[in-house]
Amino acid sequence: MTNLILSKSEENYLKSIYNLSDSGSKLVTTNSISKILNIEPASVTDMIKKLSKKNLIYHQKYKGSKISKNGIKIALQIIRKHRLWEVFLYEKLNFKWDEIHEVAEELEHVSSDQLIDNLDKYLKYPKIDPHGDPIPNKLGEIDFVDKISISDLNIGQKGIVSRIINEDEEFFNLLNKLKIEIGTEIKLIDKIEYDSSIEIFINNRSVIISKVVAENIKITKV
Amino acid sequence: MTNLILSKSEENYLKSIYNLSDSGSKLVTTNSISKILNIEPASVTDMIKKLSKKNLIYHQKYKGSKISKNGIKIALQIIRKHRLWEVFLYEKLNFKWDEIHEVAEELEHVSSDQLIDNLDKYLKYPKIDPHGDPIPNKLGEIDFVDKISISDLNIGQKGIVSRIINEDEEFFNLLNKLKIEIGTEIKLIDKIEYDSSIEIFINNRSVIISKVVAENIKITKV
DNA sequence: AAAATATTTTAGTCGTACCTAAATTAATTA
DNA sequence: TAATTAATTTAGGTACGACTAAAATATTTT
Ligand SMILES: [Mn+2]
Ligand SMILES: [Mn+2]
Ligand SMILES: [Mn+2]
Ligand SMILES: [Mn+2]
Repeated sequence: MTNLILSKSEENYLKSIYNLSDSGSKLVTTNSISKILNIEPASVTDMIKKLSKKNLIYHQKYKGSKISKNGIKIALQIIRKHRLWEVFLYEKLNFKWDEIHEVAEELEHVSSDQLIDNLDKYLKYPKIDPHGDPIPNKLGEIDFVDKISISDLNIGQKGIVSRIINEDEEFFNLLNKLKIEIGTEIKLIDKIEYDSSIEIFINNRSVIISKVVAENIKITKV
Repeated sequence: MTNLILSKSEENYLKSIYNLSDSGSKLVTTNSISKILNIEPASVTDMIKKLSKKNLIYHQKYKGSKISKNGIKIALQIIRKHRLWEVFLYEKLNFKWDEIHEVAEELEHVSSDQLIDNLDKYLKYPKIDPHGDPIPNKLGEIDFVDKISISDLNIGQKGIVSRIINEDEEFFNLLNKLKIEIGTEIKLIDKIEYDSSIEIFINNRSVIISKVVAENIKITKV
C-alpha cells in the first residue's frame, strides 16, 4: 500500500495538501492548493482525481479534499526528507537560513531509503530543522509542540524562540541584527497599545518589535 | 549560451553522448545511445533533434552525432556533480562502493551552483571519485590520466590501481576479498598463456586473477 | 552489383502535467 | 428568495518524452 512510486508533482501536491490540512484534520479547498503551488485550479482538479484514485486523498466534488491515513504517511516522509536536507545544507554546507528551502524542495524528491536514513544518522538524528520545524522520524512520528506568539505571553513571562515563520532574506537580516535565533530566550516586558508593537528583553537588552515581526516568531513557554 | 536550463532527460542524454564520444572526439551513433540509456532508437532520434536545435550536439542524418564545445562544457558539469555526490555518499554516508552510482544518478540533476560548490569545499576538493574517475573542477577542467590494463604491464613491473570499471556488487565483493582498492600497488608476476589469466603480487602475497577481472581493473604505472 | 541485413528516421500514439475558456455548483449579497 | 459573485469542474489543447510500426538509408554479404 505504501510502496507506490509517486512523481515529483504528486509529491509536491501531497505535501501541500498535508500542510494545508492542519495535520490531516481539515478539508482542503482546490483554490488553496492552487494558490500555494501556483498552478491553475483546473489543473489542481486533475491532480486531485489522480491522488483520489490512488487513495491518498478523499475528494467530494465541489466540497474539498481530505488527506488519507496513507497520504499523511507519505507526506510525512517527504517532509522528513525536506527538513533533513535543510539541516544538512545549513550545518554542513554553510547555507544561510533563507537559502535552504529552495534547494531542499528539489532534494526531497530523490528517493532512496538508504540515502535518507544514513543522512539522518550522519546529522545525529536532529529533532528540528533550521526554521524550528520538527522532523518526523523514520516511522513518521513527529513531535507536535504547542507554539504560541510572543504577544500571547503575559507581561513578565519568558519563552524560547522555537519557530520562524517568514523565510525571506530581509526577515533573516532583521533577526540577525536583533540576535534572535531558534533557542533564544525572550521575556515580554510590555505591550504597546498604540500600534500593537511589543517590548521584549533579549540578550540582556530590551527592544521593541512591530506586530508583524512578533507574529512571525513563535515561542514555547518556559 | 551556457545558461540554458535542461531537463533531466536532456542532461542524461548529453552526459551519455559525452561518455560515448571519447572526450568529445568521436561520432556517436544513435544505436549506442539507445543501448546505454535503454531507450528506443526512435526516441533517441527525437532527442537528438532537440539537442541539435540547442547547439549542444551536431547531427548528420544517418551518420551520427558529435557533441559541441558547449555540450562538452555542460556534460562536464553534470559529471562533476555526479562524482562529487558519489564521494559524499561513499565518504560521509558510508555507502558501499557499488551502491553510490544509482543515487548519484538522481542527485546530479539537482541544479544549484551554490550547492555543488559548497559540497566540493566540504569534501575538500576531491580529485577523483570512489571508482577512480577524475572530477572536473568548477571550470570544467579535468585531469586525464593515462590508464592501462594490468595485462599491459611487463613481468616484474609495478602499477597503482586507479580505476575500477565494473560496478557490480559481485565484482565489489571479489575486490574486497582480494583487498584490491584504488591506490593498491600491484606487481605483475606472470602471464599465464593457457587461459590468459594473470599472476599478480598484492598485499604481500601472490594471487591469480582471470582475464575478465584484469580487464576491469585499470592501473597507472609507477 | 544485387540482395540481404542493420541502422536510422518518420509517422502516428500515449500518459503526464500543465494551460485557457466555458459550464456547473456553491456561497454571498441585495 | 432571486441575483450576483466566487469556487470548482469539464472540455479541449499543448509540450515533453516515451512507445510501436513502417519507411528510408547505409552496410555487409553473397
Ligand atoms: Mn518539492
Ligand atoms: Mn524548514
Ligand atoms: Mn542521471
Ligand atoms: Mn563514479
